[in-house]
Amino acid sequence: MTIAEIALNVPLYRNFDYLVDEHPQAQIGARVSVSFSGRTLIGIIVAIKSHSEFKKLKSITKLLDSSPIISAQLLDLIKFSSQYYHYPLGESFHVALPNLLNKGKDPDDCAIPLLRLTSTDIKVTGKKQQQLISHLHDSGTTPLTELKALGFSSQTISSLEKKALIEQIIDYSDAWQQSAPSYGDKPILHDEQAVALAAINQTDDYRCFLLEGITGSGKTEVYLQALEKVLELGKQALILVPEIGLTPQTVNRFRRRFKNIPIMLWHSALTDSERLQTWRHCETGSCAIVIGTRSSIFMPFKKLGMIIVDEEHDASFKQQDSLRYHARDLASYRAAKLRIPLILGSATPALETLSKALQDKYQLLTLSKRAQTQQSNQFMLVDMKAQPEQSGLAKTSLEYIERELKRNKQVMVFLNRRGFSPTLICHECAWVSECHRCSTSATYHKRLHSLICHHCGEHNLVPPQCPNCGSTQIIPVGKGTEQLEEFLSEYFPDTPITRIDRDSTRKKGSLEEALNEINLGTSRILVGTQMLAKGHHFSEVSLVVIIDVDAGLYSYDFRATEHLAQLATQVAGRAGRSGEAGTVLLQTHFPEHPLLQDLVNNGYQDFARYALSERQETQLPPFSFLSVVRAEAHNLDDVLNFLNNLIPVELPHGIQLLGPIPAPLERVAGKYRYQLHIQADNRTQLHNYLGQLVDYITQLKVSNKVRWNLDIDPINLT
DNA sequence: CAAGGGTGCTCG
DNA sequence: GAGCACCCTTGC
Repeated sequence: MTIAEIALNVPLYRNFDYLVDEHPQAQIGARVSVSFSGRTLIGIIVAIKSHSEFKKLKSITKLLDSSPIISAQLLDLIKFSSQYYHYPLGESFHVALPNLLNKGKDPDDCAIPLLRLTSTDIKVTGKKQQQLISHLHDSGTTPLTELKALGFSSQTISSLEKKALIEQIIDYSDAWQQSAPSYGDKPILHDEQAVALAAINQTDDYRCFLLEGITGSGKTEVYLQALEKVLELGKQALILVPEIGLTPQTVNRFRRRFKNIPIMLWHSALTDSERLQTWRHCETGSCAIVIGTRSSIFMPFKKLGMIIVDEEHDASFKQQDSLRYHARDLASYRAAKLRIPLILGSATPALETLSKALQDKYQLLTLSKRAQTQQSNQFMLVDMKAQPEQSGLAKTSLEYIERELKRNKQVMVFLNRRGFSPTLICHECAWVSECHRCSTSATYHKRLHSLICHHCGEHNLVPPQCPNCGSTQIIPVGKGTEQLEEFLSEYFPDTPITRIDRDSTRKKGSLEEALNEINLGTSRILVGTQMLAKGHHFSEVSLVVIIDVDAGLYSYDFRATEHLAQLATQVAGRAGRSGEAGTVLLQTHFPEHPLLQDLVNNGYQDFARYALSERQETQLPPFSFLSVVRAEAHNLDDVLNFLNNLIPVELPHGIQLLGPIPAPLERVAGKYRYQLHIQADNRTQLHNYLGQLVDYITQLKVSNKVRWNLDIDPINLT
């Protein structure tokens, strides 16, 4: 009797056995449809065996794949993720696989053609047609859907096709491996880059490199040249980038360099069929390089030769719901299993990563020089104590801004809070604009004349009078970007200002428009939230003001200082790119704070090493291992009851429990949120304990009254 | 007494 | 997560 063990997308920490019966060709890694408690589900065969503990087994209804759709390699990665993050295997598959595969679709049913030029020397008259030709010339073979997303119409495409100047192909061959790669123009590496490249090229086994390089030091060039060897061996590469990092500039740089090499993208804007298509190209080996966000760590490469994680410190690599994986950490598992090199690149490495590099578990490669000779930016602390301030800006900062504007430079003002003010209060009776459903105040948006809760989204018009005492004196307290913009436009009436935050860029294309204004120089002052910090280069910005540094200094989250230092350094990296050094002002009430002093005087590299020594003293991660059980429910007692139930009478040795403690926002959208911190000295110990804990939770009755989740290696404690 | 709704159990 | 049995309420 042959039995298949099947992982199903249900929230249960076990698999289910079915009889193979009339489907003897069933193999591990194939999809099946089965009847499961009265409905039909699609599952994945994870084992074939001859015996089951269960007596009355049902049979597989249908075998969907005659050969495995999931390779042993990918299966292993997903199994590992499921175990490491203590998430059910069937649900882990559901996260890792493209939607259409989860739905049982035949992968070959939805092929998307690629377009390529039929010859290298083509001239046409039409403007749009010429654009398409030169795009294909620069970028090489490109999927049809990607061209349409770039604004090329079906008409443009079909008329060129009729003239036989371009052609559509559906090609799953790995022909690119046969022809020698042709490289576009490539610069000569400076000495540090050359050292880094040599170290990477020396490896033909698993090895993790931390490429610690300041902004502008040429990390991307090292990636590009490191990829040459991989491609020459006919192997594929995965480049993981933060959500915001997948800009056309980045992609074009890779495409220009590797002209006859198929490069595909993976990000949240793809349609279901584009996803499946890219997945298939990876699996067949017809795609050589994937540039993708977090979830591309689960791509089914046929012959993966290298993984690169760019901006490895970026929080978007950590999934914040369902399977709470960290793509960087899974990348290191995958690379180790495949015995291939992994490159982690960042100007501001995460302390976890840096710590491993300093312990020689990772090889540290440093790029300290800027590729084009530029000077480093200058950090300066602005002491806010006893200093006049207007809308959050110190007098000193205003003087600096004025000076730079007179020099005809651009200025960037950074404040991580949108809206006009985070709170409205009544001047007479101290009524506060609290959100009814969350333990926070609703933010005042002046232009919309609204009170909006940034946590649950509730939206109300500003009351004409105080709801409590009827007074008309309702005043804004605290600052947001909207207020900052208003103040600056009054203070510098002749200076055009652009604000960039989620509110100002809600409309499609408005972010591009704003960025364009800045790059054309029309706009002189940029006001914005952390949207400004990532990905965009502003060459004429010579001054950056960071308004509120203090929130990051004394936070309940022990990682807050690290994130502040990363953010400040990344924001600073946006300035002074045209050759001249920029100035970065940090406004603070604590200019003597040792971590700030270190960051300002010695830079992130030094700060990070100092912050690590502090973590060691306090035995916080990476010097201990952390996980969080979170629980939420409308009824507070249910939440507390659940979490208190998880605290054992006697704790195993080496495990510490803290809680139940309220989440930083105790109530969001009407639900109470509490958490339990579980810390251990040793990873194996922690995982054994969590395994038992999950068993216990699933048997516990009160578990049904709350929504709970387990976060391994959490990166924020909210 | 049938329809409607809430609860808890189980899924191979 | 979802179907289903079970039980209780409700309305006539």
